[in-house]
Amino acid sequence: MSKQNPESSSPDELRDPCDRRRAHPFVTRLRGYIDLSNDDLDFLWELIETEQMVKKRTDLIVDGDEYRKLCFVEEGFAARYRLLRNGKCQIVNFILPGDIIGMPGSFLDTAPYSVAALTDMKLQTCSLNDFVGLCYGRPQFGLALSWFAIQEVAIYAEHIVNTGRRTPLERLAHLLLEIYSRLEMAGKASGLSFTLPFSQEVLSDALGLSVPHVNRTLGKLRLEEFINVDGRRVDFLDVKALEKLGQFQALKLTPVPVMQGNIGPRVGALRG
Amino acid sequence: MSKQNPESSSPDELRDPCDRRRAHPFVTRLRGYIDLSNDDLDFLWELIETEQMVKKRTDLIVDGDEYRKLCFVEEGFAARYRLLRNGKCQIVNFILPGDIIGMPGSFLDTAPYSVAALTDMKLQTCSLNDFVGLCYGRPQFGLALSWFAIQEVAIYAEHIVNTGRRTPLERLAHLLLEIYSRLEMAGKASGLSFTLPFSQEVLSDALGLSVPHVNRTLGKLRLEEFINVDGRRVDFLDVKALEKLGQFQALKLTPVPVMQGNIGPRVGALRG
DNA sequence: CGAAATTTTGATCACGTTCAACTTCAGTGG
DNA sequence: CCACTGAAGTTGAACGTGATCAAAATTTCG
Repeated sequence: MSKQNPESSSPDELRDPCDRRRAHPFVTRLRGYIDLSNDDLDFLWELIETEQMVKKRTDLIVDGDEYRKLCFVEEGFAARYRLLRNGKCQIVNFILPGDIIGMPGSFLDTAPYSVAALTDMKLQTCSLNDFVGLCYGRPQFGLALSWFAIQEVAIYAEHIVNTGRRTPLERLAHLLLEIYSRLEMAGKASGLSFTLPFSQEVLSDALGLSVPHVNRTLGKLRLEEFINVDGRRVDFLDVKALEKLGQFQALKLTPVPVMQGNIGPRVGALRG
Repeated sequence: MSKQNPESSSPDELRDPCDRRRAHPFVTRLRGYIDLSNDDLDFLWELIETEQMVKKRTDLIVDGDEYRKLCFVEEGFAARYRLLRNGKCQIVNFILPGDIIGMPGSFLDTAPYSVAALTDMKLQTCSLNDFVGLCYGRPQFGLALSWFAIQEVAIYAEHIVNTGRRTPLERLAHLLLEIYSRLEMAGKASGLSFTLPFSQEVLSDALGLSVPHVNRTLGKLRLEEFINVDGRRVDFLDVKALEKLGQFQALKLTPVPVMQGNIGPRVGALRG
């Protein structure tokens, strides 16, 4: 805790608001699969209605809410979860820098999951309506949204495999690798270590295990020298072995196809 | 098996190819949340490169393939699954009429899941490239794709809750309701009964349970008169109770916002 | 009709839960 | 500076659920 975080590029270096925007993890992510001009980005940023700092433990969405916003995470962790009748809790996904809060909640009549901040966070919010307006005017954003959503699908699918058929050891290995890999994609991790800024209880609710068992499993991962844990910092000692154990494969999205010329030939009559 | 299926509208009634196209379950689904003109639909159908009948047990996608198509299901069931190292199998989602095979596989460098036909199927296929072209020309399709993908996210999320924290009885109840509800959305089910055209082994791989346990659980659901099972036909005897047991809530997508006038006002300069 | 797949039932066992106690640590106030 | 507090991490013992293995019954299909 005393040493600085190597993964979070210190915000002071980016005083120019344009630079900061272009280094936003959400933008970093989108640019991984679609080419967005600075002009495009300006239009995107024009939609932002509020920029806010939010304290740890804040409820951002409550299961049952009607919510119609897209909220881009610049910094911090959150969890999307469902509280069951019997008091149990299942975390469906961790929300990291570059993710969108309000996905899928804003697209349904009523949000099916709650979202809570696990750490202090920094967020930019726009209305779903405005974003859709942008998609009509600049179709690349509709495609970007599709690609983004499909990445979510792939991540969620992996969680199903995790909770459905993987052993606790494999599950944990997979989850740690997934989080690291996603942080990396958003430009928020490097080296082979990162910070898990939450308790083992949270981990257990993500993995569908009990807290003691997560603890023991984490112990085994340490004992067998796959990882090192120091406070809330995790180091990968043998990534290859860990990836094999967790059957982990990093997600690689194909780029959104670029249409040469104006618009694809088969589409023809664009407007009336 | 001797009686006719009430849910599948007999294809003979729709001889006119235009009518048949407009009654395609994929179209039915899209029209649930976005307004598509017949003109739009014509453009969509122009993209279709092949229409095929496929036999039960066919492998449609194999984990690791490079696949770049969108394949719309008109009839039949398939399963998207992952085979694990130890021989276990997790079905991540059932693919029903109105679904897209190639989601998420076509959007990744390499398909992360296999897809196999569980029954004979009828499919229409277009290339991802062409579809993206259509999205550039008619942004409503990009939005439709986003909405579609987000519906997948919501379905997958529910599967995570299922395998992570629900008891086997709750899981099974939830899955049955989900399948019924999705068939209904595609216009392929009504009344309170439907056909599950696959074995209990398939069910077990979807639920993350063993075959004997699925069998016993199914027995309990029958014994306690939640459902009736006759061959592969399932009847809901008490939907309310079943929904409470499985904590099931039907998905309701919000309609894609309609932009009044030409294009949303804030977007301004449409073409540089 | 025979072969294979599927469903059903039973017995045993292991894994992970549950519950409980104890430790460690960070933060806070005396 | 130390005592107190509460949260989080750790460990242990007992229990129960669902897996596993095996076999029988039933259905499906060639």
